[in-house]
Amino acid sequence: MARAATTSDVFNAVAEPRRREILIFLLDGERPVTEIVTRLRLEQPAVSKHLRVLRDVGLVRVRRNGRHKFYRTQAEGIQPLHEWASVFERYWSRQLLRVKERAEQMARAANAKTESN
Amino acid sequence: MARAATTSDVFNAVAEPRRREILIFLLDGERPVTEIVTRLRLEQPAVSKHLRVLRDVGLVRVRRNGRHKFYRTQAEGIQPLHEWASVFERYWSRQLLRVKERAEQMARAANAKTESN
DNA sequence: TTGACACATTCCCATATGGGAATATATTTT
DNA sequence: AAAATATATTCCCATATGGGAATGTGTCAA
Repeated sequence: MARAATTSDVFNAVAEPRRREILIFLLDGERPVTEIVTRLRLEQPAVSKHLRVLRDVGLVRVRRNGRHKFYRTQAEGIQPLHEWASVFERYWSRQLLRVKERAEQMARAANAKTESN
Repeated sequence: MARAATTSDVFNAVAEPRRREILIFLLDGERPVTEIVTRLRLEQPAVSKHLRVLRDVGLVRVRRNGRHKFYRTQAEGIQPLHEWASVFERYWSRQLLRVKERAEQMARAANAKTESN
């Protein structure tokens, strides 16, 4: 078995850096493909392919207007990713707390020593 | 150019479902490789390979004890992913707000109509 | 020293990739 | 209808993958 398809889920779709750029770019409002091409300095076919992947996993929406197609980010699609990452949050904050407490304890110890001198 | 290496960043490392399982499993404390193998029902070489990728991107730490190696999740490594996903949060909550407001407005309208009858 | 055990690495393979070039499709303009 | 514009798809290719099987390496026990 090879690697999972980029369209298999949000995690795989977002693994590609260009697609992450596109998602950020399309976050504030819909944009035609041409604009993505010029702003992100990618080839048009490349952009279309990335948009295809993003569409397949529900991370962008399209609206057609004449010969233009306006894409925009479907932010809700990122939720599974965010929720999964959130599970780890309490663990790293717990770690940060430990580091902080240790630092404070060392500070107190240093203080006490200074005062006793 | 082919797809980016799984070790190129956290996004790529976490694109693989088995690796996500391993990270969750190793979140509550260090475990020897054998335990990962039996609990997640994977072949031992597969687990070692996944752990290698996770180590390379700083998502797990190892401690050796005799012939055992104890792995545990390095939760901080998920931060970049979490922060990136957080950018989208306000957008989908904004969308949810719109949906909610529309629902309430419709409810009020339905109410008014009922009262006028 | 010789096994036995715990892990890691290597080799092979089917598969999916992303880029580039070329081509196809849809729509508007002339 | 023909040309132009906007976007999508197809084909080719170098590359990385994840699984399986086999093998390598390090450590402990007899």
